[in-house]
Amino acid sequence: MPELPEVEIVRQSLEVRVTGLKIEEVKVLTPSVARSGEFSDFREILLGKIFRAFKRRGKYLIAHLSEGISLVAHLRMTGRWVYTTPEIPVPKHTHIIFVLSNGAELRFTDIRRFGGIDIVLTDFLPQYKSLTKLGVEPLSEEFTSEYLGALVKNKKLKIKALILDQTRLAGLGNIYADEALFLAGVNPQREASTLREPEIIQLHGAIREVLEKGIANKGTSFSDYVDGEGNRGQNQLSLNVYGRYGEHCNNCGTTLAKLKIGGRTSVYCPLCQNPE
DNA sequence: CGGACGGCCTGGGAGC
DNA sequence: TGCTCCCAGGCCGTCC
Repeated sequence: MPELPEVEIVRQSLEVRVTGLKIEEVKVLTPSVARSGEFSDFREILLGKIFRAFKRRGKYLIAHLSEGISLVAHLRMTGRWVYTTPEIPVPKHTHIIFVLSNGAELRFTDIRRFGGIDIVLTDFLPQYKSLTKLGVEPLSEEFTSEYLGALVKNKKLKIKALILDQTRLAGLGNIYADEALFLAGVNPQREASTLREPEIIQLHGAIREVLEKGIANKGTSFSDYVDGEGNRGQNQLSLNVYGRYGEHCNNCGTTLAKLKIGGRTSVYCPLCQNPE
């Protein structure tokens, strides 16, 4: 499932491959995924536009086009943006194909159709609802341990739920949240307000570390994720807890446990991540 | 108003 | 072998 590192890797590959190319044709195979908003026709508004830049905010991928038009996309669980050539067969569940001026194609595929592409005026992006609600970028300078300390202060909700909340911290999903908590030695069901200062400092460092490592490893391809050129990442090979329920802790050998927090499975080490 | 929870959606795996 | 059921979880809308 694409989280901050995966979206960042896709962004980087599209930036290299697609920037400067013109949209010669748009094939909308699944109209519900191509959301034109206030514009009447998805295809028509995009014809002839040029990809100028690829940005990321949290888990959102944002493409700036010429003439003040932007695309806002979210990969959700199974979304893929792949730059490829027309000779490569179009995979099942492909919803939108951009035919580019160099003859290549940019395809949006999403098995579960949770994701989609919105057309937004570039000037309107700062007010665009799904983006304005997002919290701090965890890899920005703004996100300090003091900032995390302020986030957890007086919060009764569980620390796992807090770091997954995109309005507080934008970019962590279930994989990197579990990994960061393990690395920090913090139990996922701890009430946020009970974290002591050393734990806050540990968790802050761990969040940045797991995200940076995820990017360095070109993303986690646990199930569906591939980068902008269809390649799998390597980070799944270095996960400590996610997807390892019942296996042994890499640190102490204890059998890893799991529980549900906010509807999501959390895997953790009952010894290294003490509930106190 | 913060937090919990169901709905969206399909493929894969477990169980029978 | 093939059927059914459940699980995976990011975000949004609804409800308390």
